[in-house]
Amino acid sequence: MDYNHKEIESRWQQYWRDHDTYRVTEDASRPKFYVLDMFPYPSGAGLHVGHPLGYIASDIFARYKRQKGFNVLHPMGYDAYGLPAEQYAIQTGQHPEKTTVQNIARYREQLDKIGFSFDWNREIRTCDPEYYKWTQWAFMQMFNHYYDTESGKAEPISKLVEHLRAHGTEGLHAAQSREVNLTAEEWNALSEREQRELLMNWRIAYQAETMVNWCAELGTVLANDEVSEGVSVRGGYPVEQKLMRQWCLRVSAYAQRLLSDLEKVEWSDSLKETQRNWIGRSEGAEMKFPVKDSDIELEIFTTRADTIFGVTFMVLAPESEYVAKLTTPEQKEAVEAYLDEVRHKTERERQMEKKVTGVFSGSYAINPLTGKEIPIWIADYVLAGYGTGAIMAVPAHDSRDYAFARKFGLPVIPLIEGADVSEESFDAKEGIMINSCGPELDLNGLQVKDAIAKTKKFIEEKGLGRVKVNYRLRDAIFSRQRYWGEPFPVYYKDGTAYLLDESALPLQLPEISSYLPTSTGEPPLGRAENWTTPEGYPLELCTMPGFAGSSAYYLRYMDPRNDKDLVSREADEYWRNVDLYVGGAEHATGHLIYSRFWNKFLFDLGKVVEEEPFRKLVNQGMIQGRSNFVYRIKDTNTFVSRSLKDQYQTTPIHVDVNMVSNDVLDLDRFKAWRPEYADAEFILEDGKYLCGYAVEKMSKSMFNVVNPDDIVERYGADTLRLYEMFLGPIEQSKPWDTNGIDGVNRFLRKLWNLFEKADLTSDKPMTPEERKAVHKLIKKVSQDIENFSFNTSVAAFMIAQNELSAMKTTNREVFDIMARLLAPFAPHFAEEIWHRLGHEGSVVDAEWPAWDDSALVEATKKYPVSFNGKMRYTIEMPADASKEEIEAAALAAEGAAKWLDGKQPKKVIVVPNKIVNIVI
RNA sequence: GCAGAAAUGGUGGAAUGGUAGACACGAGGGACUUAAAAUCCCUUGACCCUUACCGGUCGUGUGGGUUCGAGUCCCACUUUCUGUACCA
Repeated sequence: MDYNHKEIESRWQQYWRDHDTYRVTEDASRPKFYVLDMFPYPSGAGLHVGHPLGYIASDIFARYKRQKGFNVLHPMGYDAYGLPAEQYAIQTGQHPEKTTVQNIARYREQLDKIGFSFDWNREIRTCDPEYYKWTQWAFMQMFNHYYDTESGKAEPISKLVEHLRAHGTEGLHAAQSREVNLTAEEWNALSEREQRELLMNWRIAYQAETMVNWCAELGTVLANDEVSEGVSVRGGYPVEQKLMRQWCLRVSAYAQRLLSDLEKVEWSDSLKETQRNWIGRSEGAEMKFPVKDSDIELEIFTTRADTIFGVTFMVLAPESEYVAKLTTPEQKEAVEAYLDEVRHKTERERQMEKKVTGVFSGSYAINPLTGKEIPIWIADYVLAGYGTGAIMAVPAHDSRDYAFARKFGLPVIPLIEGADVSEESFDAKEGIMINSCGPELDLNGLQVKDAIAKTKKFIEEKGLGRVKVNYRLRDAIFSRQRYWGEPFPVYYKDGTAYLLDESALPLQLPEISSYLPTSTGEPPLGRAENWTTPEGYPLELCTMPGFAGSSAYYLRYMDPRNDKDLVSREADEYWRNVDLYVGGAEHATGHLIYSRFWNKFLFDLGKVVEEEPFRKLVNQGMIQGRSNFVYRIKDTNTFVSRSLKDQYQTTPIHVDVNMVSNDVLDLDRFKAWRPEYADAEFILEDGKYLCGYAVEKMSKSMFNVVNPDDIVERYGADTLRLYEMFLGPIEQSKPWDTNGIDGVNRFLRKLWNLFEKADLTSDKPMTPEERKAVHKLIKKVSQDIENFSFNTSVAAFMIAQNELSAMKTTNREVFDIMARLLAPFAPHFAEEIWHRLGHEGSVVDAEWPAWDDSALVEATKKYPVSFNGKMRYTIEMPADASKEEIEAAALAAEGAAKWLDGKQPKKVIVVPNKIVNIVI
C-alpha cells in the first residue's frame, strides 16, 4: 500500500479527539514546560501558509518536551477584538461577534487539519465575558493603585490618600503625571470631586487630557505603536494630534524595571535592543533658567550639561505651557500665527517636510552661569511630550539646534577643541572643552565626560537643577472610541469617574443598532439604551484597546475556567511563566511591552509569582508571497515566456500562483481563468510558458496566497509541517515556494515504503551500520531541536532515510526509534507506525530515545575530549606534545571512533602540535 | 541619522575555527514503460588538464589582520533587509 496521507491523518486526528490526547492537568510529579504561541486575530481571510510557521515550530518543541518527560502546557486561543470585525459590522450591520465566531470556526478547522497538540479544553477568547471579566478586573486594580517610587512597586491608592491627608505632597514618592505641591490642609479642603480629579495624577490607570493620535477615518485614538509614519498601521489612514481626555496606563512608571529586567530573559539581542530603544533611558540634568524681568523659571532637560556655555537660545515646544506665559505683547500676533500653522499640520506633514520653522517669543532667559541674556524661541522641532517640553539650544554641538541657528541667524559658539562648526555641528561626546569658563565654573581643558559630571555636580550644589533620568517610553493611551472592545467598569457622577463594584463584572457589551459614532460625535456606545448603572449614572462610552485583552492571556490559560480569580495560586505556582514564546517580532514595542508591564503590576500585587511573563522568546520570520507574472505584449492578447520578453514591449500581469508549477504556466487553466484570456496566444520557450516571479507580501491582490488546506489536501499535514520547517531557519523571513515540497513528501513516501517491508515480528538487534545511522540521527535531531534548528533536523531525517534504504533495513527497532524521533515533526505518520509496531497508547507519550556513544567516551578517556555539537569530536593535545604522542592519540582516536562497532570514521585530522579531530 | 541582522552554486539553504556547498528543489543524462505518470540510478560551483582514468587551479560581497588553518574571529568598507527617529 502506498502512503495514504488522507486516511492516516484523518484517522489519527479522530483518535486524538476521542482520547483527549492533548489534555493537560497540573501534575506536581513532573516538571512543567509552558510553550505558547502568540494567539491569532481571526480575520475573515483565514490562514495562509505563513501563519502556521511559528505554530509548527512550537508544536514540535512542545511534543519533544512532552516525550522528554515534561508536563507541557500548549494552549491556543483567539485575540478576538479588533478593527476588521467592527468595520465589517459598520458596513453590513452584522454584529461583530457573529463575524468573529464564524472566523474562529474557520480558523479552528484549518488549525485542526495541521495536527497541532493544543489543549483545546483551555481555549480562551478575549471577547468572552468570562475572559474579559479579568481584563476589566485588572483595570480596576490599576485604577486603585499608584506607583510608589520609594518601594519601587505599585501600592494601594488608599495609602497615598492617607499620606495626602496627613502630610500633603510633602515627602510623597509617587510616579505622577505632573509635579503637584500642596499641604495636608489644602488637600483636606478639597471637595471629593476635586480630590478624585487630583488623584488621577497618581493612579496607574488614570484619565488625562493628552495629545493623542487621532485617526478621523477610524474614528478613534491610536497608541504610539499603532501609528507608523503618520498613518495608522491598520488601514494606513492619516493620523493627527488632538487633545482629548483619555484613559491612560502609567506604563512609564515601570520604565526602569522594564529596562533592567531585560537581562533576566532569553530573547534575541535585536529584540532586546528594540525594547531598550523604545524605553529610551537617558541620563541628564534638569535645569532652571530664570526669565528676564519675570519670576518665571524655565525648566529644561539636557544630557549635555557640559555645553551650557554654548547656549545661544532656548526653544519651547509649541504646546508647552510656557508659551502663553512668555510671549510678549509685541510678538503675540506672530506667535499665534505660528501656533495656528503648527496645529493644522498633521504629524505626517511635520515629518515629511522637515522644514525648519519657529518664531521668537519676545522673552529672554538668563544663563545662570554667565548671566548672559538668551532669546527664547518657539519651534515644533521640540516635542512637548519629552522632558519638560523646553530645551537649551547649543547649536555648535547639536545638529537640530545648528539648523535652527543657521536659519534664524543665531550665534554658534564652539565648545570643543578642534571642532569645525562652520558647515555642521559637532555632535560627538568627546574632545577637550574650550570657551567654557564662567565666574563660578571652569570646564576648560576637561574631557567632555568629566565636564558633564562636574557640571551636574555644580548645578546640584547650587540648586540650579538636579540630575534626572528621562525615559522616552510614554504612558499608554487606553481608550478607544469604538464598540468592539472591553467596556470600562466605570461610571460618571457629575463628570467624575467612579469604578463599578467588582460584583458587577463582567460588564457586558450592550446591543446597539448601528456601529457608527453618534450624530453628536460620541463613540458607538452612546447609542446603547440604558447604558447606565441601576442608579442611572452614565457608563463610560469608550472601550479598551486591543492590547488590553492580550496582555495577560498567558496567565488565563493556566486556569481558564476559574471564576474566582484570574488564575489560582496553585495553578500559577505550578505553571509560573511561559518557558517558550513564539511569535512575530512586530510586537516588540507593543504587546511585548504591555504584557511585561501588566505582569509586573500583577506581580506587585502578589497575584503572580514570576516578574517576567516570557522566559525565552523566539521570533519566527515572515513568510512572504512569491508572485508569478505573465508578460502580455502591448496591445495584443499574446503572452510571451519569461526569457523572451525583452524582445517585445510587454506588461507584466500577476497570475494566480495556483495555476503555476515550477514557474511553468498551466495554459488551459490560464485561459479558463478570465474570459478575456479565453483566446489568449502564447510564445513559448522549449515548449513551455515560463512565468516571471517576484517576492511580495502574501495577499489576495497579488494572487500569491497559498492556502494550507490545499497543501494538506494534496500532500498531507505531515508534509506541510516538514516542509515549512525545511524552508530555512525559523527566525528568517523567506518567500513561500511550493516548488520544493515534493522533496519532503518523497522522503515520507520512501520511508513508508521501507517500513512496509519491515519485519515487525523479529526482535533481532540492529546491525552496526544501522546502529550508527540511527544513533547519529538521534544525536543530531535532539541537539537541533534544542537549538531550534528544525531545517537541519529534517535534512538529518532524509540522510538517515537514504542510509537505511541503502541498507534495505527491515529491523523493527530502527522503526521504533524512527517513530519516536519523527513524532514531533510528522505526528500522524509517526502515530501510524507506532501503532503498527504494536504499541498501546499515543506516540506523543513515547519516551524520547537517548543516543549511545559510550564506546567512544570509554576509548578516549585518557585524553581531554570535547563533544562539541554535531558529529565531530575534538581531542585537545598539549602544545608541547611530541610527535609520537600525537600519533598515539590519533591512533587511539581512530580506534575510538569505530563507534558503535561501525565502520571507519569519516575523517581523522591531525594538525601538528595542536588538535586531533575525528569526524564520525 | 541611530540601532539590529545579514551577504555562500541556477534556487532555498548546510558547515563546534578543521574535507565549503550537507539536505532539497531545479536542470542534464540513463533505466523501466507501447506511452505518460510514478519510481530508481548517474552528473550538476567555476575553470584547466586528460582519449579515459588520475589529477590540478580558483572559489563564501570588497580590502586588510589574527591563526598551522578563516564562510566562521578582529578592523575598515560596500550593499540589502528589519526596527526606530526632530527624544535635546
